[in-house]
Amino acid sequence: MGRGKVQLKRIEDKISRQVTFSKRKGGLMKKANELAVLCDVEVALLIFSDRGRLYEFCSAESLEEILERYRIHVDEEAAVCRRAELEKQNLPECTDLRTSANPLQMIQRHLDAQNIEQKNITELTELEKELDAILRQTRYRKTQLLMEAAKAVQEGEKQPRKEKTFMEEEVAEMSENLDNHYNRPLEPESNSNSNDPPLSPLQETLLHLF
Amino acid sequence: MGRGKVQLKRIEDKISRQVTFSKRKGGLMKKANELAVLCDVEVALLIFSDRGRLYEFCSAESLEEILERYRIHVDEEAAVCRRAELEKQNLPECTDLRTSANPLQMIQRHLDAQNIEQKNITELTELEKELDAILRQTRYRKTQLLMEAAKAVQEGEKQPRKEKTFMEEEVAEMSENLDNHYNRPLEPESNSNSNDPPLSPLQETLLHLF
DNA sequence: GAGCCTATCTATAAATT
DNA sequence: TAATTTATAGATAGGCT
Repeated sequence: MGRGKVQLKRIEDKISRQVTFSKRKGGLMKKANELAVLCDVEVALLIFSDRGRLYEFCSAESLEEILERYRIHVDEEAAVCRRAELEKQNLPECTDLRTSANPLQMIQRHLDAQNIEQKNITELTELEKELDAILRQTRYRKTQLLMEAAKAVQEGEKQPRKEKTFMEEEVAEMSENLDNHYNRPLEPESNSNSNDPPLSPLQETLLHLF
Repeated sequence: MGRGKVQLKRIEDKISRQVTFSKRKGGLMKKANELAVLCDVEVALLIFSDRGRLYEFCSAESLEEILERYRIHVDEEAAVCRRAELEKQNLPECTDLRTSANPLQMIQRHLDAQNIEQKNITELTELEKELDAILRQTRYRKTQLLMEAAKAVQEGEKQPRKEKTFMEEEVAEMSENLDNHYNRPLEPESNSNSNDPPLSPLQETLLHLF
């Protein structure tokens, strides 16, 4: 586009590379937003500039939401072949962690084993997979609890006043932490769906969770 | 573009929404690749179609690589305010997990505590953060080990032949697992940098790791 | 659905202020 | 250094196969 045909290779001139980056980044984010809106799909876009600065766009409430969806997607595809793989290797302790009653027991086995510094690559890979699964379950459980708390608060459930207040405080606190965690400043052209109706703080909290 | 000006809202006709999705998805991925190449930056793009199918582009060796970079970026920004937050709440057990000598000890405390089902939201949030940090450390340690193994294999280190063979096997096995894990089929238009010089299996393994 | 066509709209490279 | 302008390359909507 523009005055000359573009060669698909790194722009060597630093200035024009920077200018092109700025322009095309804006264009790409605009297009990503258009795709999301026109076709009603979920889009996430991450860009790290050469100086390590992060620019992001996402069509959902939070990028974490889409990344978690991605992770679940990958998990589901990997789960079958992973389990087959491990059964082939005759490792009977491999169970579906997502349905396990007590995830902390999953870690216990590894605590009984040697220090992490002495583990080999295969063992570390197993540890990694289990930790990842447990982490996801922890997040899921947290969501459930927050949902319950939210429901209780909104419905004015008949419970001791003191307990109810505690839940409200906890939810509000979560909201603050999450804001710090996820809502980093975006580029001006980030198209952050500012025409949506405003959400209640509670809705916001729940939607931002993952 | 095209025969009529486009309105930025969901295309109601299902057929043309699908057609537009297919066309624009290709266009967006092409532009993402152009931005990455021209400006020498890292780009990741995730799209979930309305039927839940995943399409992805990334400029790096693997999407996981960029997602891990994102996670580290978020962590670094959150770390300071998180530690301040926790100190404010007078929780002395909060230390920098990334420099801790033995990450398994981090989990031990939580094992001594109640079952995960009985934890409250705040406790679960703490558990989540620690698991996340431990997971990252596990991955880091695994990378280190792989690097060592790779170096040993490539330099033909003077060590018992048996041990060396074991390492080679382990690295090759990792490579297989990672291929299953990460290299899902992409769209034909995914621009997967096919003009790069081929990597050795070992390089491939290391680059795919995260 | 996947391609091809082409009129038209958009993005943007280079120039300019 | 950033905003604005302009000429042109590129993307794509709608039609057709």
